Amino acid sequence: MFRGLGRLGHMSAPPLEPSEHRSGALLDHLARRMRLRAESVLAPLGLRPRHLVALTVLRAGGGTSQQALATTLEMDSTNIVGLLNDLEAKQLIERRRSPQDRRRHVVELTDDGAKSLKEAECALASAEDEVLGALGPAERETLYELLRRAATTQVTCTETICGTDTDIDAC
Amino acid sequence: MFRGLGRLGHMSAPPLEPSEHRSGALLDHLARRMRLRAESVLAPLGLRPRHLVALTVLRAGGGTSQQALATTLEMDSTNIVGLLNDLEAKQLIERRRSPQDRRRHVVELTDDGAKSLKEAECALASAEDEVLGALGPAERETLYELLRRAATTQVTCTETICGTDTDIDAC
DNA sequence: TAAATAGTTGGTGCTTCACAGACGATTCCT
DNA sequence: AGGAATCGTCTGTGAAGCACCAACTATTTA
Repeated sequence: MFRGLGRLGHMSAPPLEPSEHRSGALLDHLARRMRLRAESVLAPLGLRPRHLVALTVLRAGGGTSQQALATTLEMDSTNIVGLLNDLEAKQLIERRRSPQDRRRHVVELTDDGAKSLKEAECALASAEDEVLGALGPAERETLYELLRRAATTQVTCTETICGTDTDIDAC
Repeated sequence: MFRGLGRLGHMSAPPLEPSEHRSGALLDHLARRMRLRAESVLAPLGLRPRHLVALTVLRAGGGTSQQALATTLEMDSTNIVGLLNDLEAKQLIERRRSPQDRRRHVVELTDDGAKSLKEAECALASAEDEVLGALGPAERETLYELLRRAATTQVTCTETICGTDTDIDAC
């Protein structure tokens, strides 16, 4: 049943005052509302929300290998292939063989990809207006910055040993 | 193809400096990462992320009808039934006939439900630590507050006329 | 040379979900 | 009172996402 996700200890932040405010459900809810609208808006561009996520990660992370992508997106490698096929067919990304390790494909955003991503984001403005309507411009920027920082944090634990499974059920 | 979602004008915020930062993709990405962990954590409790979302909305919104729930969750009414059946079977919610309109079911969180929700949120702490590891406690609280405000904004447009369909494709 | 790794392909099965159709109960309109 | 609309429920259907498995090639590493 369990998905075998590496439980990473994250001992950097000692549990000082663990506020009971969990944003998980809210995150889920808002993401759903956003995705519903994004699908409609993105359909004319031949893109799906998932593609946008991949492109966004690609833009932020630069050229990465496919399995690195699979790690950060937390998707199965086999499903990454199809996703990248879509994007490559539209020439939004490029797969180059890595000179260092010719087994690797270095995935990179093309100029078209960057442009297309920008267009898509522009098209998403109205969707975001609906979902984040309660927030002012400055607040949205704050939200964006927080999300960006949380999202671009590498899950470095994938390769490390990470044997600290001290279950903290104190709460 | 289109989902018939009421485009709400939101003319309160004039387009002053529409930052090109779209949080849609980031929201999606983080929600996915969170949900993957939440499923594992919530499984022992017999709950799924969707249930948590419903419970959270219920706690925030008090007793609402099922179709009101369907509106705020933006789910099909028929699927709401099954969702509520699950929660009612666990006695986390209660369906009472509305005295005003006996067709309506007033859905309310039970004490067990509130308790269970709290437990679940507690169990999600570790998951949130992994996903939001890059953010400090204060930042997480800020994030929570922003998400909460965005999420609890009623989509009042459902019933109103909302005839302002001035498509803003300036961008 | 043998083993491990990166990517690809194809296939299977589970789960979610929107949507449609039908039904009983209830309310609203005239 | 009679008819239409609404709320909730049940059932089924079909599409899509996704994890997982197995096999294969190309390449690197021990």
